[in-house]
Amino acid sequence: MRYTTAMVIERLKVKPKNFLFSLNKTYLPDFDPELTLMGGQTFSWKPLSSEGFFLGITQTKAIIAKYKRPYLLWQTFPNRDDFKFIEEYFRIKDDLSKIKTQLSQDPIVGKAVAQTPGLRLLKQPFYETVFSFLLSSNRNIKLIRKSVWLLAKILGRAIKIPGIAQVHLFPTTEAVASARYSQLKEAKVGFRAKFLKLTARAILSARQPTRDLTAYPGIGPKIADCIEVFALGNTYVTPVDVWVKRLLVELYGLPDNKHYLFYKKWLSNRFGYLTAYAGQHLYEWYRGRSRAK
DNA sequence: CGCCAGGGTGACG
DNA sequence: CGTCACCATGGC
Repeated sequence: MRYTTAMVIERLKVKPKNFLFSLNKTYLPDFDPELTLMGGQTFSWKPLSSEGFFLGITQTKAIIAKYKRPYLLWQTFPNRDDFKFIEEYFRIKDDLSKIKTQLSQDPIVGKAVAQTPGLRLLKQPFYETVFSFLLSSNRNIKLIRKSVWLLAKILGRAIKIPGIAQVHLFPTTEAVASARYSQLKEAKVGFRAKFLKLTARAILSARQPTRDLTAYPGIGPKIADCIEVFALGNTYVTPVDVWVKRLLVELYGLPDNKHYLFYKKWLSNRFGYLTAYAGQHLYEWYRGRSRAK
């Protein structure tokens, strides 16, 4: 994917009171942390305090983030100031206003993007995205997030963030592979426990990464697309879950008795390289709207 | 109580 | 190829 718009990325330092570490300050004109971090694309974030701070975990680091328009305030742990990671994770170079302008050629997506300002796509590390979405089958977001944080507490390495209680990182692939079933059950993952262990072992024993993600136990076409978009950065596809299918039937008049590939191809044909952004805005808008009723 | 959730698998015809 | 019961769990 190419970006032709000149991007401005500032790196400044601020130090809020009551914090024992400094924050980096990166120019990011369009970002809503609640929509982006507490929605359906990551389950590894949670609100940290009443002051708008969020805590995120990956297999290797924890992130503190807050949005103060037009800046993203952030810090990484235990290795500080990892700008390369932040730039990739938040897709800082994506020009959201330009993307939204192009997407608004479709009136329905136009309505969606108008009502989900600041929703960005993330590009998350691969393996934790695999495990996160292994937990997603036939469950709602609240429960997925609950299991992720329980897994971290039970299996994840603890690190200390100055001034904040210790934080457990997302479990490593090795930790998932060698976890006891009692530990996985404690994390409320249900029947997905065996998929977690089998997939973790398959990852560790593979000589090279598998191209076909559905080869992993517990990963079918939908979860594979989640990983394609949210970890691999493929913007030409978008996952079709029950909500997306529902809105395609209701708002676009598509038949409701087709298979997964039908809806996926329809979206890709219509939205091209912006399919992932279109799908994510439609999803969060439609889900939020239905939930509010 | 019954239904639903960012589904996948395996058995059966 | 298409259909369908089943999987485990909490929230509503």
